Amino acid sequence: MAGAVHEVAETLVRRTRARVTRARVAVLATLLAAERALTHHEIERRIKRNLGIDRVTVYRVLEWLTARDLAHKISDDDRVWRFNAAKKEHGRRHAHFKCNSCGGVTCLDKAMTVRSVLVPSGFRSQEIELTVKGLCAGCGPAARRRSRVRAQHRH
Amino acid sequence: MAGAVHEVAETLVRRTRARVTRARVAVLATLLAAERALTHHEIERRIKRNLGIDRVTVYRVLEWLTARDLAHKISDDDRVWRFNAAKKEHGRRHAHFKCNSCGGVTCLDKAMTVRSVLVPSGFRSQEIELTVKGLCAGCGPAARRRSRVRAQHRH
DNA sequence: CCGCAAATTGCAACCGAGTTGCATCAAAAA
DNA sequence: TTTTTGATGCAACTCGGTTGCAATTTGCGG
Ligand SMILES: [Mn+2]
Ligand SMILES: [Mn+2]
Ligand SMILES: [Zn+2]
Ligand SMILES: [Zn+2]
Repeated sequence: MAGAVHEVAETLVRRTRARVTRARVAVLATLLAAERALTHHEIERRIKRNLGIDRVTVYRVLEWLTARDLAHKISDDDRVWRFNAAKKEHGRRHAHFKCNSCGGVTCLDKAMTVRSVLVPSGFRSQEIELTVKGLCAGCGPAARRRSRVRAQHRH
Repeated sequence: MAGAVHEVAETLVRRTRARVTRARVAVLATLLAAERALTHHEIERRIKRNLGIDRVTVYRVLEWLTARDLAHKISDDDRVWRFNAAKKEHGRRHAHFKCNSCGGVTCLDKAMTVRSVLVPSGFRSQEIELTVKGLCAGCGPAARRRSRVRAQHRH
């Protein structure tokens, strides 16, 4: 599990022909192991447990991974960047989901179908960014029902 | 012109039954007069020419206007909020256009037509946020052609 | 017009995410 | 192993935005 992602990460970094450093491998492995997009803080916390990598280095590694398309960064209105390992299943242009309750951000694999967003005359549209907001599986009504039942069982 | 927006702004603020202050009227008037969404800095610059209102006050007024739906704020991946007077022509949910060249943000009045963005099972979609990126009228190829001609004329 | 209470403002200090300069360190080429 | 070159650690910094609190305004009654 953890070891496997680590090796995958190392291979991916090595493939870029650039230097294979602990920091790069560790950050990429963390992203690969994550189910959702991670903030800088989440990444740092998960890494610092083992190695003592400086936060500036984490920032620089994230920037590097993004430039090499090994990761992509997602902007968010809470003014915090979130990062995701670039997996093949989500194509170049994909939408994102942001949970209104826990704040978690998830990539939506399926290509988004946006029909004709008309821009004013003279404007030229180049790309479309789309974010769906709502409740994730962990925060939705089903999950709340589950946790209510759990509470009843406890007594 | 400038005087007219000012009076409109004053009326709008008075309608809320809250206190009508110089700062509130000035900020709202600035937003009403603007053709595009303005950053805090742009607003402050345009106001400071006349009155000497503190930047913190501008922040608080913007927050207040937003809460009263007299303005709405737009998040942007440059980590800067932009504000727009809430005009009736752009409905409650509308898309935004961000120019990749000058960074300007414009509200897109027309309702956006997004068909079926499918979210993972267990997820519940509540709202959709859409940003079109590209070149605005002032930065597009037509505008560049115009400015090239202007340069030729100059010699 | 005057006095009062409550809301608003100005100021200074603060916050947190991200960046920069520079000396030191380590990957990999030689 | 030595050398070269790029990566890292650390401290200081930037910048948009926020907070606490005392001083000022606003709107209201009288
Ligand atoms: Mn994504
Ligand atoms: Mn808008
Ligand atoms: Zn959630
Ligand atoms: Zn432009």
